Amino acid sequence: MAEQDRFYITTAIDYPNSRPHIGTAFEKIGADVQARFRRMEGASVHFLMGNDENTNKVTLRARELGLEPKAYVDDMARQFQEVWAALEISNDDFIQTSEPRHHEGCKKFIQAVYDAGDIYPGVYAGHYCTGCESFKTEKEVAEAGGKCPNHPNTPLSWVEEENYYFRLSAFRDRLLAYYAANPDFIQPESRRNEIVSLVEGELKDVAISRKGFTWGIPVPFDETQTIYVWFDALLNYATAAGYGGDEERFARLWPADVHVIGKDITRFHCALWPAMLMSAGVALPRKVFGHGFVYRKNEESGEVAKIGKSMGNVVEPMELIEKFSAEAFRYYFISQCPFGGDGEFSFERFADAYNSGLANNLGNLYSRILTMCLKYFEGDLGSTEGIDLTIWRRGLDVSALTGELREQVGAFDYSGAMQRIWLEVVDAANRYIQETEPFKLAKTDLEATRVVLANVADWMRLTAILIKPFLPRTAETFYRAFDFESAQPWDEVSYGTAATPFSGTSLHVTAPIVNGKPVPLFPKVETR
RNA sequence: GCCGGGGUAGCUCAGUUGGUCAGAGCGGCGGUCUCAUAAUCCGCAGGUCUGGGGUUCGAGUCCCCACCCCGGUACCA
Repeated sequence: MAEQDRFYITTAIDYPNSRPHIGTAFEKIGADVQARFRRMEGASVHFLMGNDENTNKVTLRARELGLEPKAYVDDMARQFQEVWAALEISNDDFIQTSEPRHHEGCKKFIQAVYDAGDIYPGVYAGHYCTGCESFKTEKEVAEAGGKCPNHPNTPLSWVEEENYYFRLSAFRDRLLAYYAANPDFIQPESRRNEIVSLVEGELKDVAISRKGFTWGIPVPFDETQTIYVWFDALLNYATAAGYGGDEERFARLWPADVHVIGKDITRFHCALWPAMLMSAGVALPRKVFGHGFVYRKNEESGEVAKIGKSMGNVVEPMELIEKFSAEAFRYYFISQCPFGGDGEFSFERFADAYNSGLANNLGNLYSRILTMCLKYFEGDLGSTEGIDLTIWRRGLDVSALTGELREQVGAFDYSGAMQRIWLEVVDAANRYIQETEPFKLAKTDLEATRVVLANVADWMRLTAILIKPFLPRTAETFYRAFDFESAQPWDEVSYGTAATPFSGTSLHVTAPIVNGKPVPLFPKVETR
């Protein structure tokens, strides 16, 4: 396979301490859109997600529930994947870091770094909480007022322990050179600036192992230690691709084209991770995209806050999926929350966006078009011969538009792309119908009506293709509303050829019809 | 403290190198149509572009000062 045809994309792996909330889902959807888009562009996409299980919190939580750690993480992994499946996330693989393939790869990797001379024994000192059985960061302790945030009644102790350090400081110049040579490595720009100035400052070596744990990955050159979470967590991208187990697969997939992560962990991905790879002699990923966060806006107080268990403002994806739909969920976060920046969620905003964007525009348009086709032509528009299917576009240059949308989507500007599709394409169809008035034409000139409806049918084809990466279900429903597949299979559509009108010889309504009417795609909801 | 990003219509935000840049969407108000999910379409927003000073023929758009908000400031996936 040609190098430019493959595309390996990953998301951050999640702590299975609690079920995923809408913020976690935001990241997966953002990565999923990219994966779906690249597939449409003809790339052989490999899309990885997973859970980060080698943390001490897992053992504590499992103990609370009376479970073995492995049984606990397996059950959580199942729950996470249920949510991802419900959201139509199209990942090809899901790694649990408790899996043997990950353990083996990690051991091989850390040994390689050790052999390269970048690991040395040292002493780690910090605030230790016996409740958590782990060290607390200065920041955590400071924010909790000198206590452990999870165990405020358990006094912290200052503990020093012997463990292993990674010589991160030695990679400063090489990292800066890499950033300079690859200006797009860190996206968006603001994140890049942060990292560059951070690394330009001072890089300290980091402790990469802990003593006295049984859950986790043993350090191969010192079995009394386990590999510390980040070092191990970052490696999932490589081990899932076959590092240390399936070298043929690894050679085929690596390096990753983009790591999609939260802005809070860009440092690990942009400094520590590349340094680790340099040390082990493994190629570096091509890009790291640090997306923004979704904040929760309280309907009553209007206050905006970070989403978290301790805030008591967690919203689970399933709640919205059941109340609306998975497509509605995707629509909201993709169109209303700029991926590179932060977004805001409230039930009110969600419902407003749903009603205006999906029910009143896209969904209603679907209904009115199909109804007219059924009413005036019994669903059979007949031959398309001699009909210009681009009349509806008028001033709209679809080729130019799709070209620009490709740029936007490829650069993760989803909300911008969605806005353009709605403003320039969806609105154009409503206006076209309004101006040509096929519902009046049908009384006097059936042939003219047929031309108009064939045009809006082709609008439906185009729209289906444009929204395919974002709203895969709706897109397919649109495409299958008419027999567009007679000209081009759904699996083969792309932005590159979307501007070319339907090339089939006839058009028929093939959408599901109940009681003589099309099924409403997005039933309107009451807001207050 | 230091570094970085911001403060534009009720809300969410666009506004390239200074001169139709005072805009879009949503909400609201008025009107139209009837194919449609009381949807669509058309018209209406007169906001000191946070405040003050400066550069300029001319500044949300550049400079300075002030106030406010948000990130980062390393062992927080």
